[in-house]
Order: sequence, then C-alpha cells, then structure tokens
Amino acid sequence: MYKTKTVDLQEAKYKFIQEWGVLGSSWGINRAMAQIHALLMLAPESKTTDEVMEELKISRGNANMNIRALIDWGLVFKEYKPGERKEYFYAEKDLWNVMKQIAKERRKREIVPIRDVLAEVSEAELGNSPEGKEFKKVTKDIDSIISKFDGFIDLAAKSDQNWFLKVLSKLVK
Amino acid sequence: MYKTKTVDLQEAKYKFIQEWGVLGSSWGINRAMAQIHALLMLAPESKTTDEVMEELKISRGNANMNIRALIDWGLVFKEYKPGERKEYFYAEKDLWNVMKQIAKERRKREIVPIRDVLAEVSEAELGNSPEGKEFKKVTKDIDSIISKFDGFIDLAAKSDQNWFLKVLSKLVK
DNA sequence: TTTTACTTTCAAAAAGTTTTGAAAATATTA
DNA sequence: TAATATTTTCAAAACTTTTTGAAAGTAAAA
Repeated sequence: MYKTKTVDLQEAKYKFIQEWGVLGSSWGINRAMAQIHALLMLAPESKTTDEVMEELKISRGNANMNIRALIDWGLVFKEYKPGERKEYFYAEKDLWNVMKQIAKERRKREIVPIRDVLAEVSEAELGNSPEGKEFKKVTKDIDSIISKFDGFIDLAAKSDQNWFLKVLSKLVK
Repeated sequence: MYKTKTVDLQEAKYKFIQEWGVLGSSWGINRAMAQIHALLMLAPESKTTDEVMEELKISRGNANMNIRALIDWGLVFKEYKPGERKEYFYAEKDLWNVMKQIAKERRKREIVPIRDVLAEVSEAELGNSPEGKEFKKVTKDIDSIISKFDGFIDLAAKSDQNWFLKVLSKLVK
C-alpha cells in the first residue's frame, strides 16, 4: 500500500484527537463528541459507527448518541453508499463553517435565554435603593454588550469566511 | 429605610443569578463560581465570605474555593476595611473588562495548548497516503484560523471598549 | 415470511465534578 | 502568651454527566 511512517501519522492523529477532546470539554462539549468530530474531520472518507467505535475505543451506544448529537448541531452528515446497508458519516471540514454553526447553535441555546431573563427583569419594579440602582445599571450594561455580540454573530453567520478574514486582517494589520 | 418592592428586587436578582449560573455551566465554569460572580457584580458594596454563603446558600469551603478561583481569573478583588478583620470581595463590573479577562485566560489555557499540539504534529513525518494528506490539510487549515483568532484576541485585549464597539457597529451597520 | 444486518434506546454502572463541613492553619487582638 | 476570629484545606458525600452493553426496534435481503 502506501509507504508511510504509520506510527507517526497514527501518533499525530491520536494527539490531535485527544487535544480536541480536551478543548471540547472546556467549552461544554463532551469528550466523546469532540473526539468523534476530530476523527471525522481528519478522515479523507466517511466512516461507519463501527469504525468510530473501533478507532476511539468507545461503545456502540456512546458512538451512536454522539454522532446523533453532532448531526443535530449540523457538524456531521449522514451518507448512504450504494449497495451498502451501513450508514456512513462525514464531518464539515471547513473550520469557518464549523465555527459559524457552533455560534448559531450557542446563540439559540444561550444568548436568547439570557436576553429573555434580562428583558423580564428589566420590567420589574426595583425601587431606588442602592441595590436596585446597581442592579439596573449592571443588567442594562450587560444587555447592551450582549445585544451587540448577538448582532455580530448574526451577521457573521450570514457572511462567508473571506469577509471575515478580511475584517480580521484589516483590524490586526 | 428605602421603600422598595423588596420582593421584586430579590426575585429579579435571584433570577439573574440563576441564569448566570446556567450560562456559566455551559461554558465550562461551575455554577457556584458563576453565581458568586453574578452576586458580586450586582452588589453596590463589597461582600464578605459569610454574606456570599448566606445569600447563595452554599458552604464555607465552596464559597472560599470559588472566590479564590475568581480572583485567579482576575474577575474579583480582595479589599480590607479599616478596623475590620474580615476580607471583603468585589467584582469587576465592566462587562468589557470581564470579557477581555476571560478571553486572556482562555487564550492561555486553551489556544496556546492546541497550537502547541498543532505545531508538534506539523513536524511529524506523515507520508503521502490520503490519510496523511488530509491530516496535513485539515490541521494546517485549523492552525491558520486559530492563529488569526489568536491575533484578534491579543489585539482586543490591548484595546478599550470604545474601539471594540466602534468596530462592531461599523461592521453591523 | 424469516433471517440477518444494522440502529436506537435506556437502565445501570462508572467516571467525573462539585459541595460540604469539620479540622488545621493562620492572623489578630488582648 | 493565650484566646479569639478568620481563612484554608481536603477527605468524604452528594450530585451530575458520561459511558456501557444488552435488549428492543427497524429495515433490507433471502
């Protein structure tokens, strides 16, 4: 087949997958989910559940549930191969699209709820005590920044990577 | 004292603190830590460990450890009051500074390690198999985007809120 | 229809994380 | 110095999340 230093590629893959798992956990994404995502991003071809189980040494249930979750997040897709009964899975590989997708989901799951609470709380009758005043000030301030971020994420999600990289380089130069 | 609808302020505070706790957990910050942060952000005056324990109904050990962690993250500060033996704590309230601080810490804890792995892995002898090629492509791509983010965070951390808001509004307008 | 291949579910187990509370350490006052 | 106030530590308990694996479900082939 291919004459490669197999050990090195396997080691490199392993290291990257482990680190992607660590990164995931500190962002509230479970290890298995992050590792499956890394594995599929690195794979030139789509993989079956059995391959994922085998390569990451995880159980069928675990593999199945986390592949579903990744599909749910729009980061992994299902594919059927002609003449094959098994389902194959492949990942979105463009990191820009990955980030856009994550931003969209997190916006829905996190920004929307906190803004709802802020809106609700801004209706409350808080009085004029120092406590009440401080509360108003801080929550108003928080809502103002969050709303700007929200607008930005919304915009970024509609734009392409090129636009974004231009913006970044203009800023950073 | 102050004639306020105490119930409403207390309720509003309670709701906000709870939600900040939920938000924290989905970003890998434990509930107590996020709640203490919220409590101190909303407080017009600095608070003692006992007040934090009392208001959030948590144990001394828990309060102590998480206040330390917040100090470690640069989000909470210690204050001594003349004639008092107790330590008082207050939070950074400017959300821009809070975010800058969090970005700085996360950069150190997360971006630096993943870039280290990417650098290490880019040195490996990967060969010319499809696997090796795909690995190189994907990791190179990831490093390129991460490095741009890294530069941006670094820049943002050195800038003030005004600069940032101007940038955002220019983009969003 | 029955068999076989494959996917999904979910209760129980394992692993991981957070919290408690009491004891030890430290600091301040008398 | 001893007594008191306060903070820190950390082992055990409580809680949460993740993982397993076997059973149930579904779909395709024989």
